[in-house]
Amino acid sequence: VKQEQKYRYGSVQSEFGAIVVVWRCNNNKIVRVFLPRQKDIFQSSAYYIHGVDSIPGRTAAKILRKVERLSAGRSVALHLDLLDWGMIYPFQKQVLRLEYRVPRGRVSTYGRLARRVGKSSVARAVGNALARNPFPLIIPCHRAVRSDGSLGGYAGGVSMKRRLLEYEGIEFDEHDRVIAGSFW
DNA sequence: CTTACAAGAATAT
DNA sequence: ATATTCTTGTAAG
Repeated sequence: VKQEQKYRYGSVQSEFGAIVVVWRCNNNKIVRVFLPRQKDIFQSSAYYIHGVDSIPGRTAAKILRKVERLSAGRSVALHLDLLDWGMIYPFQKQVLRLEYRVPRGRVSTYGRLARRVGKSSVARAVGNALARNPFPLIIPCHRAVRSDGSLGGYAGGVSMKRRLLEYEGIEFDEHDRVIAGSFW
């Protein structure tokens, strides 16, 4: 589906399992982040067959270190310029960049994000865009929940989503819903 | 409070 | 062109 491209990947260990970060060699930007739950996808993605294991460069090591801290729910600044937006459609890009602005320790809802993007009726499309977020953790799509505060889905598994939010200080009621007041 | 469902935009096949 | 989706608001049980 694409011309010959070379990729590299590095991985870090987290409490959830191994997280893989894939770079494109020619611009050295991040193409994808695979959460532990997505391991099978990573292994079966012929798209990345060139990503034979390699020793990351110095900057790569730095990024891996940051991703590791993100997986522990800590506060980390990662510039969006490090990401490769080339293959991402405008709408999804819009949603992802908006999601990036959701502050640590707060959550938004698919509906609220939809309103900020334009129409209030695109909540489901927002969920769709976040579901295929190529940069989980870096783009904090775990900070998007349903309008009633329930968790919704997560590519890395709902338990991981909840854990990440707990690390950020989000509190839940007895029915696993984010308590009102922390919405962005 | 708990289903049930249409509406709805974007993307995957 | 059709199926699918990390939804939402409303309506009925």
